[in-house]
Amino acid sequence: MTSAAFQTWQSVRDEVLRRIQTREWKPGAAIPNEADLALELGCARSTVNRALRSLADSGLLERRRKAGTRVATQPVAKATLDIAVIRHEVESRGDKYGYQLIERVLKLPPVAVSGAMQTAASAELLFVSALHLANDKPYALEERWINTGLVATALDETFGAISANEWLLEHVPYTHGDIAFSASVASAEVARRMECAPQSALLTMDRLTWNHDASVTKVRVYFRPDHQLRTNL
Amino acid sequence: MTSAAFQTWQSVRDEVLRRIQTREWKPGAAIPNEADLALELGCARSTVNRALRSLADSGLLERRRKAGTRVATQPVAKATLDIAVIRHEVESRGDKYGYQLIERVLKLPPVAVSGAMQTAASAELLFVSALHLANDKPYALEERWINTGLVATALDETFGAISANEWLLEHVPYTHGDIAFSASVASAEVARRMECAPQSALLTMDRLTWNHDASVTKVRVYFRPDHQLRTNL
DNA sequence: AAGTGGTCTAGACCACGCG
DNA sequence: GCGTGGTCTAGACCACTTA
Repeated sequence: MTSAAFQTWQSVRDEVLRRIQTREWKPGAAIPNEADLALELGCARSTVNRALRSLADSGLLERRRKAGTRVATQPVAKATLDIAVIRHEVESRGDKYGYQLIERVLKLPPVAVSGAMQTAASAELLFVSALHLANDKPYALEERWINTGLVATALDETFGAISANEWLLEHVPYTHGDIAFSASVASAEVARRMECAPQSALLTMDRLTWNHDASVTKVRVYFRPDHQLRTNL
Repeated sequence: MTSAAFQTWQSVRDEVLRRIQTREWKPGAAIPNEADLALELGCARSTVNRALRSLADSGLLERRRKAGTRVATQPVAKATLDIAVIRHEVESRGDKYGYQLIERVLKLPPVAVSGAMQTAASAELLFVSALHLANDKPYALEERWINTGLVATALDETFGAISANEWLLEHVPYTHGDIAFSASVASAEVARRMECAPQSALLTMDRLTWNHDASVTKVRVYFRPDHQLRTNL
């Protein structure tokens, strides 16, 4: 019988984690309910609840009312990616950040874009393309469409000094968004901008941002060839 | 003055979210402390705490003792990726899963591998390469090294029917791991296995898994050309 | 020194979902 | 029906950090 010494939810979490990792509690097996665990560990049930909830959030436990709590058999790893403003991403590596506007034009988008953004096919959108630099070398190329129907004030902005990314974050609220990462082959144009070999494989991020039912912006970012997206378990 | 009707932490969270999104509370501005908010919303402080903690976890608020709580200016988006067992990934799309062992051999790893896994350069490791299929078409190619110093029982396993991924999850505990995503160009060999054009850009996952200080396994997974890693904000 | 968030407690009620 | 997790409450003490 274990007793006392488990007065914080973190220590309870660690103890449960230990029992899972040592296979004292095996994958798929049920563990004691919250009340019993609290009694055994000598703390309040809410402390146990907080600990178990934290482990369930990270996918190591499966909890269901009445059915109880079980050790996950095939833990779906929850890898959390921090998607920061690119300037911060560069600066946090200790590199010097640079920014170059390539193009800024109001024009009719391809139907794939107006479709995804659910804007009228006849509506012009603001297209902004820009290069992000790390230590004066290309770091990422961004191609962005802005829904001027929703963000009319963007028309007054040149985006010559501040990236559209940061300007939007500061001035336009959003409620949700989708992100997709993929690999794409550098076109001649992209390779020229990124100063890499044509046909290079580039990690690519597509991001679509919404404010309730209206799209705010759609952006595609090509990262330089060696770029990695890192996280841990 | 708002009163009552905020009896759940989710409703408090939504109300705070609303005030942030409507810019009633602007980026960078301080918001009331927990006690005051609880009073205004007519609930207990712990309910407010739970709500604000949840928003801080997702990066929308910044909290510091004594300094109080502020609306984040450049919210670092926390995108959570679910890294599931590949079989589940395929099946959850409604596709038929298939598995083919390509190679299974005990051999000396390249120094890059023994270095990353921190095994002796002279130590042989178990190399397993296998193909995951969706509807009989190549979905992902996996190249894996297993630290047989730690997982000796892997030597008894053929991996002919069950993927090393699932076998390891079931039989070998791990404490933590690193994941990196990148884009890579398909070599002739990889392209042949994946039945795609050589020089295709493939989304690639590198994963290194540890049990305390000892490495368990290192795996590289090449996904088929159109593969996307999706999540939302 | 003092204000703020972080947490614990004991007790309570409730919603869900097995059996 | 009823056991389990999910949550709320009121009060308390503490840790951290800034003023």
